[in-house]
Amino acid sequence: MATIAVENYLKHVLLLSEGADDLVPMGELAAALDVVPGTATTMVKALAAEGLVSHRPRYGVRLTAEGRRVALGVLRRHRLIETFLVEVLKMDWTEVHAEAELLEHAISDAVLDRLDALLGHPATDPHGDPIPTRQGKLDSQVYATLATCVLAKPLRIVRITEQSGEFLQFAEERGLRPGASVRVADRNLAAGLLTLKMSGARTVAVSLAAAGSILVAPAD
Amino acid sequence: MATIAVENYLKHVLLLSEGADDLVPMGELAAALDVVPGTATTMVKALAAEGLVSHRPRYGVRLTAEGRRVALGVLRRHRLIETFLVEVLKMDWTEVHAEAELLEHAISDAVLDRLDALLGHPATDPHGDPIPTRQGKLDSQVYATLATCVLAKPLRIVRITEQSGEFLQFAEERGLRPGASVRVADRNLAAGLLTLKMSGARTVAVSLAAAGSILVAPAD
DNA sequence: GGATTTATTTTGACTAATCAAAATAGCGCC
DNA sequence: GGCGCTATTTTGATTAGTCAAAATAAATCC
Ligand SMILES: [Mn+2]
Ligand SMILES: [Mn+2]
Ligand SMILES: [Mn+2]
Ligand SMILES: [Mn+2]
Repeated sequence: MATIAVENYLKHVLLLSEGADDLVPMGELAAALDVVPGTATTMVKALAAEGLVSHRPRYGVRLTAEGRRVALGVLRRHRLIETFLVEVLKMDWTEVHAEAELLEHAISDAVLDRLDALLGHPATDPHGDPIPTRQGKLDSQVYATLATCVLAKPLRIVRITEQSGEFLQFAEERGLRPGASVRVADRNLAAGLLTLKMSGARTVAVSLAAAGSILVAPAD
Repeated sequence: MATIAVENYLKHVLLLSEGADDLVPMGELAAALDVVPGTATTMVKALAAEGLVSHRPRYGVRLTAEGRRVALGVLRRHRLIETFLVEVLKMDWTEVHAEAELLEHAISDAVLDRLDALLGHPATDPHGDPIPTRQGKLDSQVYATLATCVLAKPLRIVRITEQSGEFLQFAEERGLRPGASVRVADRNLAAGLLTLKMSGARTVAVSLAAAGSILVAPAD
């Protein structure tokens, strides 16, 4: 059985290799897991011996097919649990990530299937993150971000990729949540600042960094 | 923070000291936790150093006030989770114990409070086991068992103390679940066998050992 | 009361996961 | 083409939890 630590390593390798299906550098993995780099190296070598990742020393890690299978399972649990906490227990979508971080390692397939059915087999979690299917399919649709999208056109927020509670509260207070309508009125690269128009003519200022973690699609 | 192992040790000391508030012998604790006796000794000495139990070497363990507080928290989580799994997710009451065994260590107070409210602050779990309150009160009402109660009188099953899935399925198949009506038609100590009359004149045979883990109250 | 049985404790060893700090290997730079 | 910066790996040590097997204490039995 995969231990909690193993599950966390695999999940983070998966998350860090999103988009760039390149090797994940050790330093990034260590930072994501909040361990020192040496610890990550040791662990990754063990995972490689188990056949869960392949390790190019000095360059980085990548999931094997088996490692990816395990990681997708963890991610599915994580995101279904977040959805449950918001939809059924009515918790705040800005605070459920930390809860799911622990529960994702404790919930069985039997319970997960019931949860999934109760929620009506949702495709995304409260942050707009796609939920892997039971068969291990993960929607990898690419969206523009507020940092890269066209100006002035009406858009819909589809996903917020940053997970930290403070960030999400900042976003929530400004109406920046999945499903919300938004328009980029101005984007000043030099100043690193964007001006957004929300529904109801509300004006909101966000940093370029923040804008990069807010994914949008054309409002149709 | 208490680790998962620490929480399990404390919870089992609590369960094994139910009724007899005597010392819990090491052997019993080790067996309940499925570890060798030496492991239990080592761990108990560490818990004693933390002030969570008091250890009389060669005689047994007892919870301190602080250890009891922690143990009651774990037990509350366990029993509320079982109730949730049955009431909300419609799982079988004979299989939820194993699920709760893991989840009890992963759920936060914030989530637990929501669950408790959703369930309407239940007093007992699906097995009839009392749920400790948030303030740490545990109902300790003493009931007769089918092994010790009066013969012939109409009774109501209030609680089944044995947790194993096989046992509970055996009970379920015979209608022996909390709330059910029952009468002890015959009890033969020498043969170790009881004959029960269930509602609808159904006759059921159970061993004396099984009868001892089925608690009853007069039907009123 | 001494020998035997049984429960408990001790000892020595192991695994998983981690950190601090020293060693090393790529890489860009002049 | 060597020098130094930076990321990574190695080394040595630590903590939590466990087991196997030897040692010991308590209870039991003539
Ligand atoms: Mn996690
Ligand atoms: Mn999410
Ligand atoms: Mn447990
Ligand atoms: Mn129960």
